[in-house]
Amino acid sequence: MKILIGDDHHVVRRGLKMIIIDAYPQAFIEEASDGATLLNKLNMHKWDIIICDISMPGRSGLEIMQFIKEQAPKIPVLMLSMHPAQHYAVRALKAGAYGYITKESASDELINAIKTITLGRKYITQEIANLLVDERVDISTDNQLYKQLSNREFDVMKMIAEGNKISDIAYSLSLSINTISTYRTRILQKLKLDNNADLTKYALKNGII
Amino acid sequence: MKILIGDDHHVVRRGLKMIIIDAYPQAFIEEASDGATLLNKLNMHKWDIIICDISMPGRSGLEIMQFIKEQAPKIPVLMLSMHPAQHYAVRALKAGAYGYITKESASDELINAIKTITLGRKYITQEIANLLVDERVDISTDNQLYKQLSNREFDVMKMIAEGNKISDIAYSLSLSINTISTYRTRILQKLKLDNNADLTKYALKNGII
DNA sequence: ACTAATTGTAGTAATACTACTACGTAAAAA
DNA sequence: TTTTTACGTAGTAGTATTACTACAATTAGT
Repeated sequence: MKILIGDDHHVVRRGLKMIIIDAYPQAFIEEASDGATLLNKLNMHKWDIIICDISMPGRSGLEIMQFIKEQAPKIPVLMLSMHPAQHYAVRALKAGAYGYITKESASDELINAIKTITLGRKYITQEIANLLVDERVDISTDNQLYKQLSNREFDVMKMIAEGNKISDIAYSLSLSINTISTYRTRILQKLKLDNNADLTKYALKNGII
Repeated sequence: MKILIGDDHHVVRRGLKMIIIDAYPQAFIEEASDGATLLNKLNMHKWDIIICDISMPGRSGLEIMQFIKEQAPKIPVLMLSMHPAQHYAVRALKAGAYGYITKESASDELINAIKTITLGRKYITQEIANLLVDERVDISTDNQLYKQLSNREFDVMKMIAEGNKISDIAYSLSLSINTISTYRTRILQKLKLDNNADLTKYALKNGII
């Protein structure tokens, strides 16, 4: 069993390694502490699985996913995250990951995921399965979700992201507060975000504000 | 050597344990996956050191620090953090921690810190030493206004910036909604900002979230 | 051309948030 | 050692936001 681990936290790499070795005593494990290193090591061996943190410095786990998909489409990737499932899980799976677990997960779950994935199946927890069902409308994989917004929605999105109050936006567009609120709901839905802070981050990240 | 580890991530605990056991084969190590558990185990043994994540669910690392200081003032605490030194380090040390290292740190550094601390000295990296010096000289240059926030305010600021609802924050800290709202007002005032979106931008810009 | 989905728009009722005010305690300044 | 300022904490009452629901007008899909 050949496993490549990518995580910027030494302690985490160490923990993963130990858990894996307990289950697969003769596993060959290689580590990478950042995206570039990981990508470099991609073709070094025939990895059975890559276990990769979703948020590494430099490029994001999703970008790395993409890259792996291009360079070595056959190697399955198990995404690890600090964040409670939600938000990222769906993205990760859409981007082609074979599984998504959080760092809170117990050893058992990790090993389970590895087993499942190396058998060629995807490892989906119940929780994530539900998320997938909920959001099953599968839209373009890239992060330009905002292109789906209507013009009105886009304008409102910008205003909210900048910190304008719903009521002020309503006033300045001569619309009902409820209308703006509805837009907001739809925007959040389309962008798969949860709250205004996310909206601000999103807009900042995508150069919208 | 008796060591108590507090971290909500199983993998991290595992990693820490392994690193420590390599260096101290007969160390007695106990784990806690959240603040309450850690506090419970506080008087279970005469710990030589407590290694504790700064951001555990429920109460923050700083609160835990405080509590430990009250219950068992003699046990030194080494704070672990995901975040690059800057923001928390000074706070943690001020709150009485004996050292502060990030999870990126190599094994060596961890062991070093443990050695230094169990000898009764504080473990201060060069980087943090510099911060401490800076602190004194330069109490509030504009974009470090956040240093004027109290610990409570800082925690709340982060939570708001991340998009948590006031009411949820209140609930998770077991405080009144009004209290959190007051904090928010003071935070905004101190940072000279106008609304939550600004807060998110500010926190992002200053690497706080 | 017909149907299904999307968009623009609000009302209502339930929640959430904010401004202001207040007060004890701890810390710092005089 | 007073006095002042900062901090932690809430109550009240007024505002703002949200979740739902609804419906007509487009637009897109077939």
